[in-house]
Amino acid sequence: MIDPLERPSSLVERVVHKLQTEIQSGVYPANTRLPAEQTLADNFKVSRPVIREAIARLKVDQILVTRKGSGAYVSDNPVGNAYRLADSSQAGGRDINFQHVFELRYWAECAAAELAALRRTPNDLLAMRCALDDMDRSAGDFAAAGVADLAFHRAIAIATGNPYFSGFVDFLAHQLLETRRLAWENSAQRAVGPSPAQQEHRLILAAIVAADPNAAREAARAHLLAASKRLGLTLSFKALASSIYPLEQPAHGTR
Amino acid sequence: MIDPLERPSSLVERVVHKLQTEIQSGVYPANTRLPAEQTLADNFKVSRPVIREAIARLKVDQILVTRKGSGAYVSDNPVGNAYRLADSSQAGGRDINFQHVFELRYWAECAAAELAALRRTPNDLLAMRCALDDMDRSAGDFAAAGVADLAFHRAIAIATGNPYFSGFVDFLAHQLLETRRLAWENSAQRAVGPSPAQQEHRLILAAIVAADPNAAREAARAHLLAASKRLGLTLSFKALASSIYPLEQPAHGTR
DNA sequence: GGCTATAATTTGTCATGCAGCCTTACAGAT
DNA sequence: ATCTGTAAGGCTGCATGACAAATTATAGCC
Repeated sequence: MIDPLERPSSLVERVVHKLQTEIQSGVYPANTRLPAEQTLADNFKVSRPVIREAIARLKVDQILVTRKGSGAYVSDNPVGNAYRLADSSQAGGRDINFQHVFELRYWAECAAAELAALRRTPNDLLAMRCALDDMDRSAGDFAAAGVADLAFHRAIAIATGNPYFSGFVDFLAHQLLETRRLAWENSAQRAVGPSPAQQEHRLILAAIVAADPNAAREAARAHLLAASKRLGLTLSFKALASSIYPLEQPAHGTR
Repeated sequence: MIDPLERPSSLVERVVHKLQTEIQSGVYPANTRLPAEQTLADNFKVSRPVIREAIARLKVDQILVTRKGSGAYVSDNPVGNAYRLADSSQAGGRDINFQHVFELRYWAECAAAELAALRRTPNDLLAMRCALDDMDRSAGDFAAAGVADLAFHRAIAIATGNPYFSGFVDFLAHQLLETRRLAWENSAQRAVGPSPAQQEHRLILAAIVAADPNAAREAARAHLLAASKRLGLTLSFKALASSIYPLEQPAHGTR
């Protein structure tokens, strides 16, 4: 699974990296034209297809935009069009910090549960119930259970009525699944009998059915904290969790 | 600003779209090899460079991974490596829903403020104060004020200690700035004298200095709701805002 | 001066070739 | 019979060259 061999980065990757740094360092300011492909090819001592592919990669994230017959222009959006956890185009592409990503997912899922409790439609509730039933049915089949788990969380995210929200939650879930597939499956295997996650799931669903955003958030919070423990994470949520709702009136007008 | 001309999508875009749909529809399952570039070129009746560039685009998001001498393989992660608001490679590339994105940012910034109150370092506080001072100094210069505003929010995000969190907040802020630059500037121009946003900023900073996560969240919430009104958004936050802290004990054990 | 037509520049696409790497199959050795 | 080393073929990465299409600059004309 792990490739211990540090492969020499390809020509295209090196050109992409160099162009990116030159753009960010202000060599090519926003809304200016890049040199022609042939010129760049001569400067970098590579062929034009290499330059073309490098520019094509930058175009995907809209860091560059090209117009036929005119040239390649630097977008005025420095961060580009895409959000990534690990920049794969980067040399080395440092592996992602699982705990930090899980923390992000923690916030996203809590907020999604809260929003879902406010906006869920009957169809959304149906989808959640179906996912939970599927999870019950697939006891023993860890792969199927994982799919059902994903479907449940996705149903909640969709119930927010905000496609960007659901897309982001889905994105994070898949990224976590990808990077720690083994740990995930192990945690599922360790859970025999009626999964403890299932009970937590039903609490979330009940809160969403009741249209109680506060309870939904709390249930999602409990579920994700428990899940993090099952995954063997030592999250610094303890201080956080104890201070989310310190049961004191939020100071609205005070300064 | 708007191009009413529905331009014929380039060859590469069409190939990318077709490959994506074929991958998602299961024609090429995960972890299987794609046909050789020459074969694909013959099938699509295009040249090999077009196929190469299409594959290169899919490689950016790690939907495909290629091994020299072996071929292009479908990744087992269907959603890929990147989160996007609008899929620019998609035909048409429907424009993004500003309100929905702002809602996502609303949640992210509130969570960031809460986390920042828990983890901020003296350096983080210094950065926030510098940004606010810059904003004070640049009264009248709307561009500079916008930069300072971004810097303040970024400082909060960095203070979370979670690089993914700060990256995401930054990403959303830039996306919103990009799609509604005009509206943003208008709202800044409308605000004469001591900006109302600045007072809201100082409330957030005070809460973070006091290490009070609850107050920080509330201050961020108030700021973003006010900002949305300044931008002329009719967000459905009203129901949300009134129910975040309904002042009732969250029903923990109930079902 | 303003408008038009032409020329130069640049990207998009195509075709071809070769080197390096990977896979597979086969022959030989144990 | 199984294992090992080698050779052949296939594939991608990269290079070269060329042409079409679109834009931009330029020169000329009214």
